[in-house]
Amino acid sequence: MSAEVAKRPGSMRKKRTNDPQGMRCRVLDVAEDCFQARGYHASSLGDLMAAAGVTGGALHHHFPTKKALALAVIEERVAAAVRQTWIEPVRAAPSAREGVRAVFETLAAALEQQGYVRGCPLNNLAHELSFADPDFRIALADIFAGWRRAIADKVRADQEAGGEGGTDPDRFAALTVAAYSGAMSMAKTAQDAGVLRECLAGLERVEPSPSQNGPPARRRRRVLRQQPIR
Amino acid sequence: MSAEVAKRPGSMRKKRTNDPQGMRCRVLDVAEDCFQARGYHASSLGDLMAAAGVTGGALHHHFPTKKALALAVIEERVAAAVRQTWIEPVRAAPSAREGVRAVFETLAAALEQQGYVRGCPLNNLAHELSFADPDFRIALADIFAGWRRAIADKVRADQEAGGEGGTDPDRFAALTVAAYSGAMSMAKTAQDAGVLRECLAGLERVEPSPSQNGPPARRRRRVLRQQPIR
DNA sequence: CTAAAAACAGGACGATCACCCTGTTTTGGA
DNA sequence: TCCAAAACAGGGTGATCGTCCTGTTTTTAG
Repeated sequence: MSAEVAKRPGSMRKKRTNDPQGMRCRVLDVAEDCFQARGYHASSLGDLMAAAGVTGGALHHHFPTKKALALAVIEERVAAAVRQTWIEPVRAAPSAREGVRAVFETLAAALEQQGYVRGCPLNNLAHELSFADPDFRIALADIFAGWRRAIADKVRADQEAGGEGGTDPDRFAALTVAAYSGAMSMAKTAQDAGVLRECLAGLERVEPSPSQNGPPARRRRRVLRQQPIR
Repeated sequence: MSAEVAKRPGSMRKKRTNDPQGMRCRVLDVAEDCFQARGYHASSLGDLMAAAGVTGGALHHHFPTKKALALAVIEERVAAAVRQTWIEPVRAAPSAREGVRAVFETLAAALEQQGYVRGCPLNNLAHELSFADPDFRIALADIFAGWRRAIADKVRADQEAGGEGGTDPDRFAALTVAAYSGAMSMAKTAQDAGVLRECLAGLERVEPSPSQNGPPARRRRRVLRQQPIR
């Protein structure tokens, strides 16, 4: 592929500067990228070493096995990606629904101008690794759980602040994460981000809640439509 | 794993009975199972040969390459699984919404008593293969498209029959497929099918449409219940 | 300054893996 | 009946992969 990627400029011959953090980070960068693009099993350590400009010895020093490397990618990079792409924007949004909408639209727009769809980092690895290996599975499940919890907590916060009617927080969170994950799966397979917008449109019509809510409201006033049974 | 799987009883030594269809089917069975459980790249042809009781020559005769085998699994088995699990039940249901609900509940119940969650066959392969290889991608995208089309067509049929208000058929189909795919992804990662029920509950609150909506059953007798369109 | 530990280099090794090739047996049509 | 093609058997091969091992260089602690 691209000839020289890194290798540190190191002016002249000889002399080496140890930079364990930097090297570890470079390996993680390349591994994250390669695992997303080709998958875990289809990425060889030789590819990664070449792409990162790292020798076998160095790689083995920081990550004893390929599995350890992937686990680090999941726990450090994938978890961070979900946090930064989903959790923080939703927390910062004026409401859960608005946050979800903003994330969907931001992502869709980014993918459309990117020209290709690589899929959701979490789901990509989850599908390939979660059933075969318990360690991978648990690490990935934790990320899913944190993602859902963040959305559900936001709904609860909205409710305590007066907004958002009887929406079940956990149910809304599960559906949101599922809809996004599935939409990304389709977008990746079709190489078209349009389905993200379709799913968002559908999501926004979920249980518009008995209280406020602009144009698409009205009705929903019957007698006792939903018992507090939950 | 399990010692002897097949190998044809063949009473005594000598004598062979050619059964190209049967052998092809056995290979496909094993490949489908193995690809779902371990993934494409993690399944070696040696594993498949041993599990199916097939020699290298026979395997190579029916499927020249591993990719050809996977393509056959996708086009014949995965497509059939989606047809049988989703498309036919939804078509046969009294309405799109009821069909979707029935499929979700059937699947959730089956997974719960199965004890483990292997994930959606289509999504499993789509995540691992669709971005890296165009041939795989197109084959998988076609299945997704057929799945969505079947649901959308059912909604349209409901509308022409008088039921189902202003629900956008394509939007509803996209959200349904996405929610199911994503829910299965989470269920597989958490090894818990409960999230399927949560997502179904959320899905059923999508755009209940300006017309009817109440206890989920009853009704459906109106004037022209089901046109002979079939 | 010195010694030990950490960081890195680079090659070797055994184990697969997917594919191919050369035979042998079975089958169906002429 | 005969023969060509299909169906199947089974071993071989080159490539590749993940891991490990032996050195060398840099950093750090005392």
